[in-house]
Amino acid sequence: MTVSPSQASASSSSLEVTDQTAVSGRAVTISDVALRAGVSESTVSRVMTGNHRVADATRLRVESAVRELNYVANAHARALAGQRSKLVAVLVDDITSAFDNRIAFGVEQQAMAEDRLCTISSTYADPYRELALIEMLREQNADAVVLVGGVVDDAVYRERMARLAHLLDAAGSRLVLCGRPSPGEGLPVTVVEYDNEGGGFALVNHLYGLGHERILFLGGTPGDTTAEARLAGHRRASTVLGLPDGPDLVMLGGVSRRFGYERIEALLAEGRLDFTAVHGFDDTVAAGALAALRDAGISVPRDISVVGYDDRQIASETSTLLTSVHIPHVELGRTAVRLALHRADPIAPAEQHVNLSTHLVVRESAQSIPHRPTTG
Amino acid sequence: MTVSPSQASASSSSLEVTDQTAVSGRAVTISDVALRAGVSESTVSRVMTGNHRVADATRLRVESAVRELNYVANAHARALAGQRSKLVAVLVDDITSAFDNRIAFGVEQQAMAEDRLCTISSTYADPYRELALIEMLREQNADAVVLVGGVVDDAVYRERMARLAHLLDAAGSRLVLCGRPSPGEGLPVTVVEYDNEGGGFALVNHLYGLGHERILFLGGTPGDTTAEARLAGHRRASTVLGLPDGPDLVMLGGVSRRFGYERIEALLAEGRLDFTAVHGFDDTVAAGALAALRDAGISVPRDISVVGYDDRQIASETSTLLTSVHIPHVELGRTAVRLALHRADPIAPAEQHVNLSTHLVVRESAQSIPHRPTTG
DNA sequence: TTGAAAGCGCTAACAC
DNA sequence: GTGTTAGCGCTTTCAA
Repeated sequence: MTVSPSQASASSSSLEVTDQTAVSGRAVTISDVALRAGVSESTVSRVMTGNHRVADATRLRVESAVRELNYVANAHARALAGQRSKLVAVLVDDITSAFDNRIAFGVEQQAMAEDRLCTISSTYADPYRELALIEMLREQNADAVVLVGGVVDDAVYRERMARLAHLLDAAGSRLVLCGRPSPGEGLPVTVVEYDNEGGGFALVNHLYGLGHERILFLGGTPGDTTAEARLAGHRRASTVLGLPDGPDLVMLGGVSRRFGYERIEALLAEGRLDFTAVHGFDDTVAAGALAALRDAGISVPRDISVVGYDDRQIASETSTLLTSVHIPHVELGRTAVRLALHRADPIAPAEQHVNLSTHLVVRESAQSIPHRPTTG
Repeated sequence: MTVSPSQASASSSSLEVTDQTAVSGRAVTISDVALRAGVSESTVSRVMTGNHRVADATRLRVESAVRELNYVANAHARALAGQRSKLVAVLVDDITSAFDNRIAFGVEQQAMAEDRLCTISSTYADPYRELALIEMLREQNADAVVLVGGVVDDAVYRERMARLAHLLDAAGSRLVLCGRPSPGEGLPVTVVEYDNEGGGFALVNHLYGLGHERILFLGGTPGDTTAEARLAGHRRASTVLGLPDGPDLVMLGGVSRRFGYERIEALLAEGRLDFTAVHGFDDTVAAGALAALRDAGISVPRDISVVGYDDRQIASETSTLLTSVHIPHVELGRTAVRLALHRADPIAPAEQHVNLSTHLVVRESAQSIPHRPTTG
């Protein structure tokens, strides 16, 4: 069994305080180790990388020198001399969002499993900031750069991604798009999506099975691929099942709890309660809707059913537990890294594409309707 | 005005698709740029770093060559040749926790402002994982390594941190402890704390002002510095104000919503409702307590008051808005980076120490008690 | 199995 | 102002 250098040093250096560490200032280098072990630098290098045969006795001498000096290889020198950089990067809109940080968590887990360092950065959905970050990552020769989250899929997006893909490819990095669409065929890019369309379909189908026919789709950013896909699933189900569909049953425009609350509040104020179920864009919007209904004295799920999307923590903490669609966030992140790092031929710029499935999680917030709510 | 290289390249390379990028494979190097601009590598280097005078005409030639070739400096070569690494790292227990990711967010913001890349990693409070990560960061010559979150402050902790401080110092990195105590005097370490003791005091004082005397402290990990400090503030206030205090009014043992819920549920089942207010270790525990009381038909704040700590998102989303203590999470993260990067003398291993203040945020969940709740 | 030597891409004296 | 030269710490041929 070969063991990577940092694994070796991590496990060999115990947590006890037993150092003969170098004094503050100049760091310990490979030549210090070579000197102490009485071998050449090449031999130390061979022991550290573990990719060459070294006599057992020699190896042991080197290993103790490493331990005694607290030596770690300089990652920059190593990267410069041709090795890869051991760095995986993930760019999210906002690390404090639950959606983003679950995916980042998966990326980080897999990066760690593959003995890579992981950098997580927020772009605030600002293309200039995104580009600035990618420049830095290009400088670092990151192994993989994972971009997370829905986008508006237009020509500008496709061209920007195509350009990034080539730029990163030239620097030896792999671009991974996670939860966003492929920018086109034949690019050196890895795409990991999850099934928004299918989830949207499943929710409507579930509500239909409970007897609902007029279902309000609430929330989402117009044009955003995530919102569009969930809505597309909603619409396909409506068509297949013969449910009414129309502009009055679709309200896009926001993704916040507040948006959900205020829209429902407004509808109630206008007396436009001509639906029996709310299909929230995500759990956050659904939670807002839930609160608005509760505050108006309308019982969920007795009078109105509500469903969400994401299966976030919040779905199991609302007063009425939320029926939702589970997204395999962590698995998305892990898959992104796994695919990017293990391409059949790391040189050939082949495209990779997977679409992870989602599934319905039935809780309390959607039930059959024994009677229509009293609206007036 | 001098502009750093990555700022320069970020702003100069537009978002349009106008590349004559190198083909997949060998990356563009400084000598390619030098060749194209008809100057020496040194001159290109001077333009890139901006720390030497270069004739305007020459600079312009170099800049266009850079743009045309999509050149970015290799960070490893640069770091190796003596520059710092432009990398700031933050290690948290769990990036999906709201507490951790708010602080990480601050670290990231400040790192970006200082033109540094930021890596965020989770340790799951595992010392071995922490050490393994620090080894990797040592390899990377990170400018700063920020450790976040409460710990058990014992001899083992102090020795471990002292060792890390020296190890990182020797590699030219700065260790920053954020929200955890100093491991001792004279170490090359930066400590950024926030006032847990004061916050604990303020909450009890606030409840006292509302007429509460028997206040239950609920939640927290025994031995953890964060829990100990909040409890210490609670106790100091009790002493100063002459309130009852005793083992039956302190229940440590968990930090989850579930813990808060189940303990209150159990107390109710046993009929031990001999307090008028619950001082939650944090908002999560308080939210659990709130839910348990609500489910038992006890009104908050009419019958019982509840307060939390952290001023997390959840505090303003519970059915009864939570009175809490605001922690300046983002500011903590920013301060950590700012201090670490701007030491008076980056060579001298002086200790730095600040303690950011917290403040009370009064919402609805604590009110005066007109009457005792009916327990039987 | 080991050592010597070249070079990765860049910066920083040092000359001119 | 600009070019030349010598490394930074490591890996990796190529010999021995």
